[in-house]
Amino acid sequence: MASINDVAELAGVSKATVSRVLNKTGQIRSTTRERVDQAMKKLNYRPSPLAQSLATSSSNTIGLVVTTYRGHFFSELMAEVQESVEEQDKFLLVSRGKRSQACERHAINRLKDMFCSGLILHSRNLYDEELLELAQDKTPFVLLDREVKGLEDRCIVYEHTTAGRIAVEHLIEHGHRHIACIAGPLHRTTSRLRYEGYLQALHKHNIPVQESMVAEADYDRAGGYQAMKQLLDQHPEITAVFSCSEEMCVGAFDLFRERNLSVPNDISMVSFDSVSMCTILTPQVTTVHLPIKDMAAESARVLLDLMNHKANVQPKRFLPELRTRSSVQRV
Amino acid sequence: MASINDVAELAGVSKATVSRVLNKTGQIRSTTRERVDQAMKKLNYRPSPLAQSLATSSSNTIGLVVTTYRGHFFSELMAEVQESVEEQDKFLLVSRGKRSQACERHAINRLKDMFCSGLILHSRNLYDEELLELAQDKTPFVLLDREVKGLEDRCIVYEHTTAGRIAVEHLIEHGHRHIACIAGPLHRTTSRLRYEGYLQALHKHNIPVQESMVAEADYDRAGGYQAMKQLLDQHPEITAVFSCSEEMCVGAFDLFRERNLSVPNDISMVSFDSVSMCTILTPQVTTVHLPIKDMAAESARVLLDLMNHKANVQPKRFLPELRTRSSVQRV
DNA sequence: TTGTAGGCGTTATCAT
DNA sequence: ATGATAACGCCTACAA
Repeated sequence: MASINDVAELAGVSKATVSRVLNKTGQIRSTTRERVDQAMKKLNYRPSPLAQSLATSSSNTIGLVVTTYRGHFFSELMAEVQESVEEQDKFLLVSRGKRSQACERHAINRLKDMFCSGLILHSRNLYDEELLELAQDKTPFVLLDREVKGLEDRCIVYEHTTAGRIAVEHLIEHGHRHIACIAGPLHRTTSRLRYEGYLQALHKHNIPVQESMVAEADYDRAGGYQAMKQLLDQHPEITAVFSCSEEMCVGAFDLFRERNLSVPNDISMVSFDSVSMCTILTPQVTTVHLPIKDMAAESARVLLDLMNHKANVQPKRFLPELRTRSSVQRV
Repeated sequence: MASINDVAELAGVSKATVSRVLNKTGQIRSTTRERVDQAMKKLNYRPSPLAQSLATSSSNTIGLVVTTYRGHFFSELMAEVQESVEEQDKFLLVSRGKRSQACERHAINRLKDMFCSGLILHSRNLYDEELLELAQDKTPFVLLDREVKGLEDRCIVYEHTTAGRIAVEHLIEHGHRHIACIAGPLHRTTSRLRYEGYLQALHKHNIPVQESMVAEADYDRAGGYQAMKQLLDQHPEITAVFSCSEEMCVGAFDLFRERNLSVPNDISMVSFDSVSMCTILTPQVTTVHLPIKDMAAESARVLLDLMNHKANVQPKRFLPELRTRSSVQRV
């Protein structure tokens, strides 16, 4: 790879001059600029982003940390962020934090050490305190789908609890009393919030809560299938189910198919969704929608504003929305 | 951020020594090592990967370039690569090439310039020659789902044409003669190959090919819906459809639902798939499977072998496999 | 308008 | 066993 020295030599100037034409800084005679440009072209020169970053403690790169690549949810998230970031001529680097604190920290540090000029974090494992600490550094960041007090201007939040409540109340309004819940891993905040919504709805309508009407699964199809099986075996009286993710909903339907159970005749269903997977099912299922695309776009917007030191970047709060389809029947 | 100098100073040694304990190179008195370790801990020192790369022209990073983040296909691909790469304690950086040559080249160059020690490319836009040229550089890379002659040892290939042929022959064997094709963008190689398979099957069985029985779409759900509509409006005699992607298949089903058409009674369907989206549909649809997970894992394996200069890394060739389900009826 | 030189945080080669 | 010191490729005062 040709370096700035090679270019300087070929053009018969100093590397300072080359650097100047590269960064369009200072005044340069047009004839020299010409010569330098020629040389760069001839040598197929590309400045080393590494050296540049090292020298300037900066880069035109933005980092995105997700918890997993798996699932349609994250594709949408990444795609949207990429597009937003691209518009600003920034380069997006994405990395994964996995399910452990250590990995998440590692990914973030790595990106910071590469002088990413901003970070978008879908962080699930780091504690609030660590995030608060991170906010002391100069690298700006936003938190996607997470609420940390003290960092309100960097949090893109969605009201999971409200969402859960709305979903379950919809079922209740249709006369259901035996409502099961397929929950995500309850040690995760968002899962727990959705579950809280379920509880709130039941309480509000004086329906007793039974712990065995709740089954935890890992947000995936297989888990949804297992959870549904367990639920149904234990509680044949169930008339409705609230699923906390679309994949789990698909899994539940796998069981319905197997047992020849009909939705909504035998059982009603409301599910969370964010990428319309629930509309592939037959019948299409009623959902509370989590607008991941919009949230991703908003996170990019907020980050960019933060980076440009715009004042008052108040992130928008995202509210749940019920999308009524054909999976709920009055009982 | 504390630098190696700070550590050296605090420990009362030279930075050369710090570097040595960092890289476990050379001999160091255990007491000094101790002091250095203490200092590093105390300062919360992290070596700068940038400076390291600049100094060594290397890094423990692997780059992955995909054409888009959108779609379940790519999630699986990325997730799988991440896991394979992680096992080798490498850090994975992923970037996107978009749909233009320029973007793809940009992403690759960027990653190369960051001294990624290896690259996995899902390249669709670069010409063979450019790839051949790229192979001259020292950064090793593999090509995922692409075949370039001269680079056989770096290509993870899938037989798209065979796959298409198998799918369509399955339909033919069930008595179908009026078989439509929902194709991907035909300027893209893999789309074209699948389409070739369709043609081969028809020719082989002496079924005349009608151009208007083929509709192009952009591999997505909306496109599949539109294509199916156009096809059906123009050719009511169609009894079977071959879809070149699962998303498009879902789109076709959207139309079926709208028109109250029943699969497989009114129409039979065979589709490509790679992430089992076709099993969410009712009825579950028969598919030719593209094992993207396995291919991704294989690409990581081959790359790692390449990087370790293992001889004879002959990549495995992936063959299509028909997964019979309930969407095809004898006519 | 252009060149010189020091610095960014490492590694690596010589010395000692 | 450890310390100087010159790279690595670039930027940026400061000089000229």
